[in-house]
Amino acid sequence: MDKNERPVRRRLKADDRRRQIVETAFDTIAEKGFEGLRTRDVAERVGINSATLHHYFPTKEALVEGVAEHLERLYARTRAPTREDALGKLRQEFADVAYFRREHPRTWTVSREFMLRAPRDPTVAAVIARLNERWRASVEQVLTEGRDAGVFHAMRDPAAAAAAVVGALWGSIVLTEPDEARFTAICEEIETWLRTY
Amino acid sequence: MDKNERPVRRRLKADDRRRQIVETAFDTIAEKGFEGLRTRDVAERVGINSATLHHYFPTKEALVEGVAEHLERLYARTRAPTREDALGKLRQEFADVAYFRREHPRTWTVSREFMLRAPRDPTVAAVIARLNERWRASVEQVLTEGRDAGVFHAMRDPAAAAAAVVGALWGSIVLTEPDEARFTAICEEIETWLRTY
Amino acid sequence: MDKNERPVRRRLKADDRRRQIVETAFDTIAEKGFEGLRTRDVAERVGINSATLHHYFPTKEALVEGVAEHLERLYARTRAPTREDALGKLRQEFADVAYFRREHPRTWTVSREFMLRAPRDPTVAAVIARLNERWRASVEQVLTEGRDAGVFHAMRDPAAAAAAVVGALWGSIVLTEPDEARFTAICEEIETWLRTY
Amino acid sequence: MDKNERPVRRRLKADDRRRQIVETAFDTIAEKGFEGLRTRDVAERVGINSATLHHYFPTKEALVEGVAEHLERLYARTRAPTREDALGKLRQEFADVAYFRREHPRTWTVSREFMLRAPRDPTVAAVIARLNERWRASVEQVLTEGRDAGVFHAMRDPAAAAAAVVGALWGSIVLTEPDEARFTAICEEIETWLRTY
DNA sequence: AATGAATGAGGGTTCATTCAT
DNA sequence: TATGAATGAACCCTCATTCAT
Repeated sequence: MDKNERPVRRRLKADDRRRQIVETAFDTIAEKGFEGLRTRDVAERVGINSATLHHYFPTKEALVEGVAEHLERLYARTRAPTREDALGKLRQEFADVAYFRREHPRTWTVSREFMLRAPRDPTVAAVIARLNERWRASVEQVLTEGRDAGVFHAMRDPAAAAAAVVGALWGSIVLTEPDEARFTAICEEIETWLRTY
Repeated sequence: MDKNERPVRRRLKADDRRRQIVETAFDTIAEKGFEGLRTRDVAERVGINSATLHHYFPTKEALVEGVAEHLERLYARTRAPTREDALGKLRQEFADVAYFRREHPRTWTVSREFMLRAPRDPTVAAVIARLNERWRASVEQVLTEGRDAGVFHAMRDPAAAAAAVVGALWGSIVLTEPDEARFTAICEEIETWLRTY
Repeated sequence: MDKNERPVRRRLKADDRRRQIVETAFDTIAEKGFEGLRTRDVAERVGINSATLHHYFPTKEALVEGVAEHLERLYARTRAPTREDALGKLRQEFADVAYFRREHPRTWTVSREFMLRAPRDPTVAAVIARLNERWRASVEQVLTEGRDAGVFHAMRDPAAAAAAVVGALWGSIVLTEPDEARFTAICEEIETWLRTY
Repeated sequence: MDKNERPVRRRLKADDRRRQIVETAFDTIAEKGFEGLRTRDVAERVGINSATLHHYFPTKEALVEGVAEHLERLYARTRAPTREDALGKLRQEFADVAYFRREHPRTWTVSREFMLRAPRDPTVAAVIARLNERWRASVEQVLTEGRDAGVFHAMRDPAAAAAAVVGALWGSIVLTEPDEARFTAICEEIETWLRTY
């Protein structure tokens, strides 16, 4: 009978459980921010006791670290090598950002939350710095390739130029939360600035 | 008469106290971030009881609102009209940012906190949106003026271009926390993109 | 009407409240030992919110310190100077212990609890050491006085002798929890050992 | 046959494991006191899962009981009968205590913890009472033997006298944690009190 | 205007213990 | 026999807020 049914304790393998917890924490941060992250809430959403959460992540900090690694993994999808020229690759960058912005808005939100926390959490700071540097370096490579091929203007300092491009993409999204059309317009302006005609 | 003056004096005193509280909260946010803002701490630093603080700001949210207004006021210094051309004005924009970053680091830090927190707090969001829009509009005006004068390239969408410029400044700073030299380099790249030679 | 009566918040002066909390903590330790000391329990017994307790004692450790001071005060009742001779004074010591054992059993219990905790709590260790040394010194003085007057045997090391006497009193009480008659018998044996006849 | 031997072997192994757990718990109490005893710590030090520990000792209380029995066993070494006279036997008692204090400090510390904890734990209380009574009785026998032989003074109540001696040893050690020299001095004072010259 | 006392609603963490495997 | 997963019940402490004075 219903009343006699004991609650079924689902026992997951450790890795699955860890992933499940991390993803739930990720979602919680996306929804309520870092300030709104409560271990109890996460446990409840997962459907486990909060002590069980501590079985997997001994401290809240460890959980945040787990989320940081998860975030890094989300961005680390290896991109298939393209035969495109530099302009094509630049557009691919823009398209990727647009895709993320549209399909994975929580990833942006969590990234922003991590940035807010970074100054006071070395682990988070390291992850953010790594993510950004990886992105910037890839843009820099596209820029120099395009410059060498003559499709992009010469630039004094490719590293700075790449930082400006990356900053423009990230900053405009976070600052103005633009819709698709506006974001496309911004990307087109940037392209115009870079290209030789 | 004495009796009529008193309330005025009192009112002024109260305003002073309010300002004092707001500035202390401002400093606290600069030092410990939003997460580290405690009404008790602020009260203690001001040298008053925390209940007294609540007498002036009934809720923490009201206090944050006060800080937001304070931040807006800090940026609202009317800029003396310049005889410079568009390029000069653009450089002035860059110089202003550099100046703030260098001379008013607390203002800078608090801005960063507010910007990243905006999505979770309508009041903050309003202030940040206002600041950003004002800035973007002013950049847009410079861009169009420069374009009309032939010192800047034509652009498809001046609004988007300005958003890209403002985003690049904000974004690159928040993402990479660059030093003075690097920030200058980034500004120079942007200038290069815009100018006709 | 009853239902409309708001719970009357008794507001005590700070010192009274502190004393009240300390005494309640003292009783709790006497009843349940150190391991059984819970700030919530103490608060509840006092009739205040546990946060209020933390208003007075920011940490549990501070509360224990308060109890330690209280214990020290309990023992520190100034004894009226006596015209008795050394034997009379020794008997007074015994009588005092007997009185305490009978009338203030909780004081013994708490003392024992503090002794158990002393190795792992410097503050407590200091209090216990102070109490014991004060007691031992007072016994030593009685012994030397009696020796000089010829009512007590000579002793090689008065300090050690006093330590033995104090130890015997304390140890026998704690070890065997004797009834009044047995404790009296023990005291009489000690007296016999010391006296010349 | 093989099949008949096996259970015996298993049984021995289980006993070994029990002993290993008990000894580890014993050490833990010696190092961190009763308050610092955690079943998980013990299990970890043994190198087993804490659930396995509970397989051998279903509750923490059972484990403490095991440690208590272990402690009793440690003291239960049959002492070789001596040809010494009463004074020699008394000195042997003192020497035994000094020996334990010096050579088996952990046993000493654990005894202390058990003694002070006894009032809160019936099992512990029983062990301590047994140990103490055995000791007291043996001292009593020495005292009466010495009295009958004329080396010790007469005493009103040999039981009380023995309790005073045992209490003095225990009490002085627990109260003042004396060094070797001081402890020797205390023993000498007691001897002086008892002896006829 | 100002304050000390008081509080409710958690928040992260701990720990002995249970259970399915 | 042995274990990793899971838990309930606390525990100490925090903090914005309220209230009587």
